[in-house]
Amino acid sequence: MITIKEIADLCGVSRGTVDRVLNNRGNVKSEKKQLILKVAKEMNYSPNPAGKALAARKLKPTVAVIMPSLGIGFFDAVLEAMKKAEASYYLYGLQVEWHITQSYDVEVQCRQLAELNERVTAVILMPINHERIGIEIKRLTDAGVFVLTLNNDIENSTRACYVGTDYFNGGLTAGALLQMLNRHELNIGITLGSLQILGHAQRLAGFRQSIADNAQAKILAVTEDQDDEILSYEKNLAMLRQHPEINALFAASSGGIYGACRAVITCGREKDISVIAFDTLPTTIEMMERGLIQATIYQHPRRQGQIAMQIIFDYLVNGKEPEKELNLLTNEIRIKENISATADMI
Amino acid sequence: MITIKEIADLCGVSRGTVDRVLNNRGNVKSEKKQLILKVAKEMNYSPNPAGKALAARKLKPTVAVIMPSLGIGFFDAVLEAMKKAEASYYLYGLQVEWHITQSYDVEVQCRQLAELNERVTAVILMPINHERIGIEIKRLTDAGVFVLTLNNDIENSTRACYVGTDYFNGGLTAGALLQMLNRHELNIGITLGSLQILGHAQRLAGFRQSIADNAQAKILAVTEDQDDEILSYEKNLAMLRQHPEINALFAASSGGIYGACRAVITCGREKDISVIAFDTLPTTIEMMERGLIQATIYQHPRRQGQIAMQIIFDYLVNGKEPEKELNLLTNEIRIKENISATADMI
DNA sequence: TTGAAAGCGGTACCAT
DNA sequence: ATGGTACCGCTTTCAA
Repeated sequence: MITIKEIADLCGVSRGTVDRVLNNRGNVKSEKKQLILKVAKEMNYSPNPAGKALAARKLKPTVAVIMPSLGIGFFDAVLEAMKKAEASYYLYGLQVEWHITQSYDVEVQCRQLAELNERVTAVILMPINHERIGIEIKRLTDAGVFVLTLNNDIENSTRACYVGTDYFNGGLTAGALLQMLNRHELNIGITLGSLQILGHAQRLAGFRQSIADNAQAKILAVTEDQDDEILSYEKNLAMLRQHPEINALFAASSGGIYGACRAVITCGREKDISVIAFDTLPTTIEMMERGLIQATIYQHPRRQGQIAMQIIFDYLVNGKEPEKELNLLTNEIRIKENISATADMI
Repeated sequence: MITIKEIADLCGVSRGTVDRVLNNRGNVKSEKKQLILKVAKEMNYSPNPAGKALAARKLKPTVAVIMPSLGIGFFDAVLEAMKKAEASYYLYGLQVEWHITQSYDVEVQCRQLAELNERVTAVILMPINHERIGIEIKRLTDAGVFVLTLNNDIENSTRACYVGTDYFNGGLTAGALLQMLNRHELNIGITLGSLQILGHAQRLAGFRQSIADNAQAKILAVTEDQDDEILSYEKNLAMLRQHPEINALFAASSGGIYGACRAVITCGREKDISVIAFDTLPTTIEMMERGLIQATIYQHPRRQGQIAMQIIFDYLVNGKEPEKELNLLTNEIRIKENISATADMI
């Protein structure tokens, strides 16, 4: 555990000079610089995060959280974990600006990114997958802002890192599980939020791959429910009536699972349709207890929020670069026996 | 974000006095004490962890890790995560003393606990469930040492907290899953490490409960394999030969799963026996790819190690009491599609 | 180009 | 019983 002071002593210079070299602030004679760098490397210097954190207070490090997800159950859990992290990081002087909106609207998100307070040095963003958002991200990163995408990524952007799940794998896992649980002919109906949402499209692709080699399984219809329970209810009702031979439902939506289940019940098909869903909203758990949903894919919502905040904290307060660009959480399988809401609080 | 200095100014005393009050070091006149406590409460004072961490360096906070688990695959992952945490906490001056042994021996563990360096202020312990260990823990906690039990708990002890899984629920989940995946008559063989290990006994109890209401399912034999692959191979071979009607295997052992699978293969029963296992050792994954193991229960080994170290760090370095006494991780279900070793590194 | 010093929040020790 | 001060490691500012 070598410190800046020790390096300074070893090199016969002052702490200020060492600091200037290690943080590339210039104004140091080249030979001193080389010596300092050499010693620092040899001694395996790594700054003490506590010292950094204490000094960082004066800079009022600020992160903006931008999420177009107000009221969607899954994201409420993500947000809750982030708020909890905020409280503990508050003691270090980390400031959080919340921009939580309901609209999944490119225009709105562009404006949010464009109008950021200039004290903001980091952004946690659930991005809309659109070229214009990519341009705004580029502008921010060029200005030195640390941008982290959460839950959904955006293609070809300059963001520093991503925290979320592998959606393709989520679909693949759900599909494999559906077939393991139902070893008979499968006539599948699918409901998902929107194919415009990158993650949902990837889920569908993963699911398709999982049934590709199974001659007994086929997809009869795909419904887009816009993550809206009421719309989901209506559209799934229509789908089930149009395809009475459906005996399995892949509910890959973020906000339309309950509506889809209610549609199954309304049709009187509760006993002969198997449902695989995503996430563990209270209504989803209710439908699992009832036996309608066989299993659900858990995506660690709280952990997603927690990891995102921690990466920002480490970067802004402790001056630590993120270890990985892609922080992918595992898609877990939950049945009613291992839903365990309390354990997920960790 | 009020500080000690600000409280001191508000109360017209020095920082030292405030510090004495807030940390119960005595030697403060009662009226001043009351005033300081009142102001601290009103201003919602909470110490800055960075300041604490910086000051804690001088005390050389030291934790001892005692685990009788050398060479058991599952615990290697726990240890690996702890070593990684050690590296990052090292920068704060946290010292870790490792006591990793192979013997699951009460005598050895008692001696390890009795002979701890007196600079050790915290212990992470994978305890043997024996009265004598409880007595040693009591002695340590009385002396002010923070004791955390990891992966297995010990009954009626004075340890500060536990990090691990709910074994009963693990058995329950495994049992429910086995029945969901195999909707026919189930003649079940069970292999587990030892009924002397609290967790394994609890797993079995959970499993029994899961099949209690299923007239089609019954347990034909329970084998204790001592978490040893070779012994497991031999004993499972004997079990399978004695009970040729076994068509499902509950492999609840920590170190005998591969041996049990090999026994199934040797018997030529690979096609007609379904196996549910625990953890994701390389050999277990191999048997999943092969189709012999249908699913496995994942117990977050890395996360267990990580959380244990973090609780110790927060306590010793940041002076933060643990939030919860029981830190239970969820039993996750993994099939070959969502094994994803890389994601679990987070 | 460089050094010296103050300050971030908390703790510990010495002097009174 | 209380205040003052030095120190933990790092950053920043000011003076030279």
